[in-house]
Amino acid sequence: MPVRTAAQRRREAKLAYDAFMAECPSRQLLDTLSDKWVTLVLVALAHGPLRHAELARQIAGVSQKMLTQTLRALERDGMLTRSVTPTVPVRVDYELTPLGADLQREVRAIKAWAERYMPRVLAARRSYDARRS
Amino acid sequence: MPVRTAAQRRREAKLAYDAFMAECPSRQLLDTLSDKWVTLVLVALAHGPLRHAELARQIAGVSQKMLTQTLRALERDGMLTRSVTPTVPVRVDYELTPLGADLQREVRAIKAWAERYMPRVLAARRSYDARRS
DNA sequence: CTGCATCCTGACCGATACTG
DNA sequence: CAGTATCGGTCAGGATGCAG
Repeated sequence: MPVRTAAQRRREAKLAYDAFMAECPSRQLLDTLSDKWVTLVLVALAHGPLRHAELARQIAGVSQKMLTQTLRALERDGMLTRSVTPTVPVRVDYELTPLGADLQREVRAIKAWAERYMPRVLAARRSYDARRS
Repeated sequence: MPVRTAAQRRREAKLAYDAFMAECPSRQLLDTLSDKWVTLVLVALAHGPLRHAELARQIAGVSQKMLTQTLRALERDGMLTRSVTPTVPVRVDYELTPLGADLQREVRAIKAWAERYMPRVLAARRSYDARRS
C-alpha cells in the first residue's frame, strides 16, 4: 500500500496548482475576465459614467445582485470608481478609471475579432454538426 | 391584477435577451472564451501540435473530462484539428488551425496586458481591502 | 493511450424581501 | 434608488470505472 493514495496525490497536485495560479498574473486576469458580466460592464461604461439603474437597463439580462457584485469586484481591482451623491434618494455613479479604460480597449479588440471571424466559426460549427448527423 | 405578473414579464425579457445574445457574434465568442480552459488550450498549442496526455500535463489542474470537452468544442468551432493515428494504442494529436492560431494571438495580447498591469490591480486590491478593515 | 458514461457535490445565480 | 441578506434550484465539473 502506498504512503499516499492516488486521490491524495491528486489533491496535493491541485493545491500546488492553485498556489501556482495565485501567482500567475495572466491567469488571475483571465479569471476575472471569464466572469460573464465583467466585460459587458466595461464596454457599457466606455462612453462615460452611468448610474446603477442605467447600467442594469443597458446590460439586458443581468440581475441586480450580479450587477452589484460585478461592480464591487471591478472597484476593488481599480477598474472603476464609485461615487455617491448623498441626496435623497442617493445617486451612485460608476466611471472607468484610466486602468479600466485601458483594459476595455483590449476587450474591444477581442470583440472586433469576433465580428470579423464569427461567421467562419459558425460555418465550421455547421459543417461539424452536419458531418456527424 | 395585471395580465402578466412581474415574474412573467421578467422571464419574457430574458427570452428576448437570449435570442438577442444568440445573434450577437461578439457575445458568442465571449461565451466560449469565458470558458476557463479554452484560452489555456489555445496558448498551449501555440508552438505546435500536442497529444491529449501532453496537453493534460502542460495545463496543470485540468481534469481529463474538461480537457476532452474543451478540445471537442474547439474542434467544432474550427479552431483546431484532431488527427487520430490508428496504432495500438491509438495516438491522437491536436493542432491549431490558422483560425485558431489567429485567435490565439489575440488572447496573447490580453495575456501581455495582464503581465504588465496586474501589479497595479493587485495594489488597488490591497488598498481597497485595507481601507475597509 | 484516449475517450465515454455515471454519479455526486458544491458553487453560482436568480428570486424575494427588507433597510437606509 | 441603491444595497444587503437569505433561500433554493440548477448545473458545471471532479471522481471513478469501463471500453476500444
